[in-house]
Amino acid sequence: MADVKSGDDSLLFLTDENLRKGIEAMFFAYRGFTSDPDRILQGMDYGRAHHRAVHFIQRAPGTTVGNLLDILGVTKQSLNRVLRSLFDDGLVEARVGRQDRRERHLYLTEKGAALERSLSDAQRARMRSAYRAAGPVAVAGFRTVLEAMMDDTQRRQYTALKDGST
Amino acid sequence: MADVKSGDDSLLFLTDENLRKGIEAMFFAYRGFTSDPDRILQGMDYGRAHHRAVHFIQRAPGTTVGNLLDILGVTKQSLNRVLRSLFDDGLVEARVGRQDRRERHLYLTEKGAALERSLSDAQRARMRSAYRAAGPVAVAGFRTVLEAMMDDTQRRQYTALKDGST
DNA sequence: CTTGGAATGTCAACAAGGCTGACGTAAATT
DNA sequence: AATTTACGTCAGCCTTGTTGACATTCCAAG
Repeated sequence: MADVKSGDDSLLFLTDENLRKGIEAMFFAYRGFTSDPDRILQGMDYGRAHHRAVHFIQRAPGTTVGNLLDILGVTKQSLNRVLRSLFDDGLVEARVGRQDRRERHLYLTEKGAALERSLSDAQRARMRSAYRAAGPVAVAGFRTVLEAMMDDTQRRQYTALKDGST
Repeated sequence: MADVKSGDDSLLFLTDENLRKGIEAMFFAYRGFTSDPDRILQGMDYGRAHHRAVHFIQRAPGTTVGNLLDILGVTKQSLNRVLRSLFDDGLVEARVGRQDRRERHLYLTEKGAALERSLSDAQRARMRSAYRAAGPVAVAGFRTVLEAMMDDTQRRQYTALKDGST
């Protein structure tokens, strides 16, 4: 890692100043990233945690509670509180596993799918506009850097999702 | 800007599937992004909110409370709780403004700078490794897309910081 | 067939870090 | 002199995370 001397060209993008800019860009961009769904959810009884749950259930219908726990990286108590309200309001339903009847497979109801769509549409609209403004080459770089920023565990989950439903 | 019909090539990167991957990449990458400082802070009496405050005070020494409120996008009550503990522990000091004596200008003490450095080092290390793995072209794209994802207000703040101390 | 462990649900208690509303003070501005 | 600005603070609330403990159901291995 300390091979700054291996060549002085093209390593200028690794200066502390550039890294700091990247850090701040992540901070501000993430705020934008979450702002539209947050705005939609405020006023309803839901928050960002519900958005995440609904997103990943949509993404991988039939996923189990345990799998969702791994992806979201929270405790079961925390997730359960969220899931319970989604059950109660008829946005998500859980079906007992056929093979392993301890497992609960999670699915969005029509109502749940509708909410997910509205959140997803808003978030994708911002993403689309950013992508369009930046162009395909920039987008490829964006994804490459993000992937390199993940922990191994997270990257495995990301890749599994990415490939899973392509 | 809605010129989807203007050509069918090279717009494939705007598919919903690609947008969804970008969204999930943001989610997982942000977790990695915050994980190292979070790990360092846990156990101390501090959290992510303290990290943010200390970061931007380091970035713009002498900044006012009001300015910090704008950047962080939280209420003064929320920020005040954080700042008070930083004052009490001698990590940050506030000096009354010379021109406008209502303003408090914020500075890190030696101790505060030391904490900031340890957090910043950890976060930059991850960033540097991601940057190096991705290469300069990808990094440029990364920054371009992130900037395009921000709200106008946030982008102005980001740009002001970016240019301010270059 | 029994038993250990896995997958899930749930109760209770707590902490961090957001929020609103209300009020106070000092200083600048009009 | 009156108003506005910058900041601090008290009180209370919400969301979302945490730990710990315990119950249930059920697969799988001995």
